[in-house]
Amino acid sequence: MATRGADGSGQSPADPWAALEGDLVRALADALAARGVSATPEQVALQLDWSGSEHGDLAFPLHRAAKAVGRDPSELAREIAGAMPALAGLSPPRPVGAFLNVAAEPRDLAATTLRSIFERGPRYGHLDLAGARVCVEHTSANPTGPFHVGRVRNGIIGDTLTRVLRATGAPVTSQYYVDDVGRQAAMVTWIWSKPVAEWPEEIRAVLPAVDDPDERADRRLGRPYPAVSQYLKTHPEAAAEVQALSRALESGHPPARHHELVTKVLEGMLASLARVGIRFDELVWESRFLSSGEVDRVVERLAAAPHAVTEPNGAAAIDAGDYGLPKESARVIVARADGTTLYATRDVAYHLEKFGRFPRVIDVLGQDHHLHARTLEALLTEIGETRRPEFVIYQDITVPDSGGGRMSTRHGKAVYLDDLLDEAEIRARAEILARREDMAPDEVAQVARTIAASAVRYHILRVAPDKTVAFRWEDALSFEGRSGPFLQYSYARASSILRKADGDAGPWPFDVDRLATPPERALIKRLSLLPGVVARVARTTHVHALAGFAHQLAEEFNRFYESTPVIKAGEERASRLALVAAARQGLGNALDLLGLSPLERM
RNA sequence: GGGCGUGUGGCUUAGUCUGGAUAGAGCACCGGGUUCCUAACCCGGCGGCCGGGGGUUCGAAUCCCCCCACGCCCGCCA
Repeated sequence: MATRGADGSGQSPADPWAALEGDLVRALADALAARGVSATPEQVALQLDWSGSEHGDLAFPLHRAAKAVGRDPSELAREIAGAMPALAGLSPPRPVGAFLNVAAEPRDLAATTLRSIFERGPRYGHLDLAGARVCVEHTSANPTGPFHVGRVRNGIIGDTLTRVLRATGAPVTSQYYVDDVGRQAAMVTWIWSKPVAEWPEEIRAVLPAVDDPDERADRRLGRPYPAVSQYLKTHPEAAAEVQALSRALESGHPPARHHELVTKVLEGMLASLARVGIRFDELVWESRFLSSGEVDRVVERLAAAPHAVTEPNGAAAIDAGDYGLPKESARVIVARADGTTLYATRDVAYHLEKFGRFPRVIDVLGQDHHLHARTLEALLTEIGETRRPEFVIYQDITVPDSGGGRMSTRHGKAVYLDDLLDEAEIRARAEILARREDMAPDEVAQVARTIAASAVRYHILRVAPDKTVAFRWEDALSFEGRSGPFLQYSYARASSILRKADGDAGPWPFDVDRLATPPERALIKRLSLLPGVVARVARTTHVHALAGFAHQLAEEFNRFYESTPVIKAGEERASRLALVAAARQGLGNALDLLGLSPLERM
């Protein structure tokens, strides 16, 4: 039963397992019902074990069902196995102990999976679900200077989540909320509004001996920021100037150079993020909510809220004691006595706008913003808003070499994204030159850049968001094992085979009977799971799971590669080439979803 | 003090939400593999009372309670 590759009927399922799972789950639910166990197909699906073992691809434990009807689980398993109808594409259920094991018919799975990949191409792994509009807000760092790695974790999680949600078919808008009116932005404008000669000595000391006007703006203009931050703590008159500047920004009267400065710094920061593939659909300027009057309306609504109070000095606040906030934070200040507002108040205005445009709103926040998230929720409740953002909270990146603690520019404990990438690039270049002496210099440079980006991005992406990451240079710069370059290497190997296959561009007709070795079947199985993983990651927002899956896929490909000749194969050649093409597509799609760049050669 | 999070082999970690059949990986270490499609790879080995104690359950890394350790947050900054 030879099965042709591309040019099929065009009706391949997005997920090769969808029909198999549906049939199995319904049959199991029926079989259970016939024996007095009521279970919906959904409940059965929830108990299905996808981990796979020597017994099969899917397992269903019967302990619970057996207990419900007071029977022996093994016996029930045997009985149901005997009573199940034959299901297309699946082996007959096999009882092992209290488990019912089912395997996909390998030839059918291969045919379905390869057809789906060839028909869908770059969209394999995408789901076509056409979900509701989603807004993913992430990064939103103050425009005060270059990104350190800790801050970039936000962007890497947010950008990957954006890609994955988009792959489910939902229209996704990514937003960077730019605070151009806060105290932090005011500090940058404050110092650069003065001629350098008039800067306080301790701030001027951080400038380089020779100013380089071509240096990227976030570095050049952001350089004095940590020193300014320190200086203001001990110089109240300077702090008062910044406070006055902050008021001017809020009232819509920024100094002449303010917007230019913020924009330049931000552009530099965005250029830095772009090095690891992070980009935004929209920049949302905080000042917009002030000038539009929306912040004023929020202040008015909060003044009329159930727990509105006025502080002794005239500040407007919300007594949030009922919201479970820590004692010291129970009073949420909405507006100072002089009428200026605070971050949380303005954030309410921003979120109201988001709710108006998007049915689903996701905020990616560092764990230090956890309390802010709860405050925001409290304020939304106070104005009678029932919609909520979904918060994706991630933990810090710490710097053990600097005595521990979270990465922070102000505390001088930061590893900058650019420095890390630069070092990664140097090392990548050395690796390339050591093995590809024929590669042209500009390709070497390009490939080194790409490898560096993938190493850094993957290194941060691979860890679960609620795990604190201790930054170590050697780990972040690894190109082996569980790393981005490993994924790219697998892709490059696949590309290399196809390139050398007589210049044959495919598509290769495949015969599933010629893809029967264990490494081939394992690779196909892994490829078939990509859509399901995308669906799960979109649901859980656990983007690190996709990173783990991509590594398994690459591992499976490498095992196949090492064990199975392709170009020199005999009658299996065309089928194996088809599998290589499919693996390359699957790997490439996984790389795209992770925000990593596939490489034809490296 | 209160809150949030974490604790799995020497190191980094998956699995924990939704309890299941011998807890998966990577690094390091030891031993193999390249006349052949890229060895940034593959194969094998070593190494785990899943922080501690109690409980629930046919079954606990996973659920509940207590304790310990570590990180972070608790500002009229953002």
